Amino acid sequence: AVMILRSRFLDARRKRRNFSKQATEVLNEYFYSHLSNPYPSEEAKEELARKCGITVSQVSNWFGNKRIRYKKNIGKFQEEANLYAAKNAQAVCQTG
Amino acid sequence: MNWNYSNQFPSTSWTHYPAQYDPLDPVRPFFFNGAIPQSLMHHQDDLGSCDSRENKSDDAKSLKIYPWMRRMHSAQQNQQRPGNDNKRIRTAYTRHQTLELEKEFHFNRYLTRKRRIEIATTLQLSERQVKIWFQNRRMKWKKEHKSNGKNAQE
DNA sequence: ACGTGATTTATGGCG
DNA sequence: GCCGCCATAAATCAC
Repeated sequence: AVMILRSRFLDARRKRRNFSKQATEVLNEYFYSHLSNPYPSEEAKEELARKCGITVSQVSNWFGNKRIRYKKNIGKFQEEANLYAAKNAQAVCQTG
Repeated sequence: MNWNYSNQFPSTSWTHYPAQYDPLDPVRPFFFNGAIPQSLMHHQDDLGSCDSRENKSDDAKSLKIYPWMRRMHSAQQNQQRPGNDNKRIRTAYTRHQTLELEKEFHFNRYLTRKRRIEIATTLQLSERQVKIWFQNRRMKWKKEHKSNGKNAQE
């Protein structure tokens, strides 16, 4: 009984912290450069997790939240989308 | 509320879509409940070939509506009345229900058919709900114990 | 108040 | 055929 109460009141939501700006940057870059299908494979999740310094679970949470919130209000994310689109185009120009 | 945009769609300010087009239901979140407005189908032709397994950064243009953006499994009971939006209902189990389920899970992580019926009856849940609760609980347990299988918590 | 990361109900595919 | 695992959707919680 004690542990149930503990799980109810001491779950991870209590000590939530935002991800670092760089981590969010990396995740957004992936999201917007795969906007047609923003479902990273397990390996891609692992790599993103490494790059961001978070767990694979957290990467999954992030993409789940991002997808649902993006499609719930596409307009709200247009500015962000254009930003990362431009960023990505720049990267493409450099490599190509 | 049916979201048919078969006719016109303001291409100039479509970012403010919800406030203008859904005054009866401001909470109703999704833009595209299955149908993609014609005015927004810029490049729907290459949807099938966009695989994203091979090609990185295939689509940096944005402003396209892809299939994953459609709404899935909404509550489809009554979609006639305007007051009854088809927002999916997610019942929050009561403390008592959760407590009992948790107790049972502690006893054993898998349920026999008989036990499932008993629990469903006493907790006023469907068999399906009980089954799914246990499935989700198993997943949670797995997640909690995946990295530290040895370190006990209690 | 709102943004955001995490958790809780619920679905569907596949084995 | 049902049942469990799994990834995920959608709603909601909690900071």
